Amino acid sequence: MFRGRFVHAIDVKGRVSIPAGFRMELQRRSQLAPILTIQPEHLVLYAREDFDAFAKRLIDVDPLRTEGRALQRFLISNSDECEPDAQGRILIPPHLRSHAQLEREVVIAGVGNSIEIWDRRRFEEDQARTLARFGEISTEVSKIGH
Amino acid sequence: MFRGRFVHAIDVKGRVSIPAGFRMELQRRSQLAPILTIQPEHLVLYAREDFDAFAKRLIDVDPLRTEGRALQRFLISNSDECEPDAQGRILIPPHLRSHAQLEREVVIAGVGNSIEIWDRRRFEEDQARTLARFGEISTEVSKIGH
DNA sequence: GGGATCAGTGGGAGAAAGTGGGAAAGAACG
DNA sequence: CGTTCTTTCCCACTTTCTCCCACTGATCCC
Repeated sequence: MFRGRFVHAIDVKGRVSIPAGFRMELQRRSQLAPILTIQPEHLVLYAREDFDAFAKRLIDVDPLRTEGRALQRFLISNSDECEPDAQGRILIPPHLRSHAQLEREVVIAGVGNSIEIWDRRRFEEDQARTLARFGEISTEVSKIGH
Repeated sequence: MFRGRFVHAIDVKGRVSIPAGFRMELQRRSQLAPILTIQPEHLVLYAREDFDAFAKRLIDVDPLRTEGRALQRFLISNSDECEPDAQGRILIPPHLRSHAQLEREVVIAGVGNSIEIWDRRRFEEDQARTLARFGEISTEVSKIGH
């Protein structure tokens, strides 16, 4: 399980160090390269099997259905294998980098089965928003869970 | 599986480089030449067997139903074999090129079992549209899966 | 407290991928 | 049958990317 939160720098080549602990957990979960994918405001890193479980339903969508196809295109074309290099860094493709507005300081957050990658400013804004609506959100979530 | 997204240039002769990774995956999937076909706004490149599987569904449609015939005619007659040359480029036939409005910058997007080829501007418009409806579409699709 | 090890960051050299142009082969036309 | 236009194949250049090495700071251990 991924837990905790780190602030790292992204360099001019678009590389970010993945915290050593996360790297080990990724490797434990899958031999294959992790998958970096997209969300509306940030990026998400999955171990291969975890991503496949998530993506499988998506692939099975009928290609003749336009909406499903659009979602496939969005999620799959905006994802990439990213094996950490010898220094433990992954390379963020330019289009993903600009989408998530990663400038210099990047937050790497362990969120259970996945690792989220945020621009620092955006992350803090999100935290503040969540905090403000905490009560509201958590009652909402408790309904779903039970 | 094809994934990720690239921006390449189309030259005056109508040639586009297929990313090296995609080329390898195409070859892995089939010895035969890939098939380039058409969609309302873009082009799609399939490994031979994948195209056949896709086309079979269309052919099996009752030939007396006019809509089915029209779809068959549109998709199958507007398709072509295109073997990459020694440099890894495919040649886009003029009518397909103009249909997809491929000018200079072309997006090549891996979408699971197929590769999509878009004019850059159009692709980005599509992405923006999908992003705007992201929540809506993804709940819709999650229903399909279950 | 000092040395050693590990994590994160930066930069440079070699290799690979993408791009453009030209020559040879083939087809169409007069 | 020859000429011209088109298409295909091949060569060469440039740029990008990937891999490798080196540095800094922090932590752990002796």
